[in-house]
Amino acid sequence: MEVRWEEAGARVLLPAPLRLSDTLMCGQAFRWSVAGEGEFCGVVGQQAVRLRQETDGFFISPCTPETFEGLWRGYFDLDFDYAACESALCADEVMGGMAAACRGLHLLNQPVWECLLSFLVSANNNIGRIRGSMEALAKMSGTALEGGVYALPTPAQLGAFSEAQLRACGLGYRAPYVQETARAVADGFALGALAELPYEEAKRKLMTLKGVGEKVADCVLLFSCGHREAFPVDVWVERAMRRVYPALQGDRKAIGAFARQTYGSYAGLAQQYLFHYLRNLEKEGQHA
DNA sequence: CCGCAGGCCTTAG
DNA sequence: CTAAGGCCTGCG
Repeated sequence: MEVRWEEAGARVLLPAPLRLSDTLMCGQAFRWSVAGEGEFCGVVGQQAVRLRQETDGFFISPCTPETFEGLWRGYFDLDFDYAACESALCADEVMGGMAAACRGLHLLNQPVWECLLSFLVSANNNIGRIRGSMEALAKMSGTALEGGVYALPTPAQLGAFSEAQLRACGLGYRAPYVQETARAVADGFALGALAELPYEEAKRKLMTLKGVGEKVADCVLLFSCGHREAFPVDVWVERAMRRVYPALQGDRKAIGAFARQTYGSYAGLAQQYLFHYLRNLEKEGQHA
């Protein structure tokens, strides 16, 4: 990897492709939007940035060496060996093809609070509404950034809002979950420690929060705590797994256990590939 | 009008 | 412990 510093930002050159569109729009983060052909804008933490897809990497602006090292390098998972992952998954007849088809799709390592908030809101919800709620929450927090966008509320800010205010952001019956969990985090629930705990322990701890079940916990562990063996099983992944492993028995919990056993620390990426494959690539194939 | 959308919580058996 | 219901709300 090589970073070339320019006036407006940074040009990041990568040994293997990073497909921004698949990575940003596949439902692991909800604050990115398309800003033109191969261009995206979004907010992560206190940073509002634009990205441009390039054949050998991407361009990001604004970006300083400090924010690159402190945030973006990890966020875009730039140090992970995706080639090694692909060859490992090739040992499995089903996953090998999917990994190759999804080449360039990266996991994002997101700030843990905004990831938790996103997936609390995501429960039994659709992407359009999730995005709308996140924007409304950010606006309500009032922390303005460059370009007329807003940072998400902190746990303390969010916990101070009334349930009615939260419902006005479209949270529906999730409003009390969000409020209660925000207050727990503001009161010292150690989100940052989850990355240091073993996967099972971190998951149990997360699930003590209101509104956090198995699926939401696995999303948080995978997308912001570096627990790559987490395998969130939603309706789509369940559907995909049953299709590609017709002999697979049991409920969602059993499917998750099977995936961790089969793919090990690559389970989380396998889940991304399954999800993306079923929702996007297969559709494209049908249209062709 | 009805069922679902990237589930979770509560209650009943 | 497992299995149903109910739940905000917009869209097909």
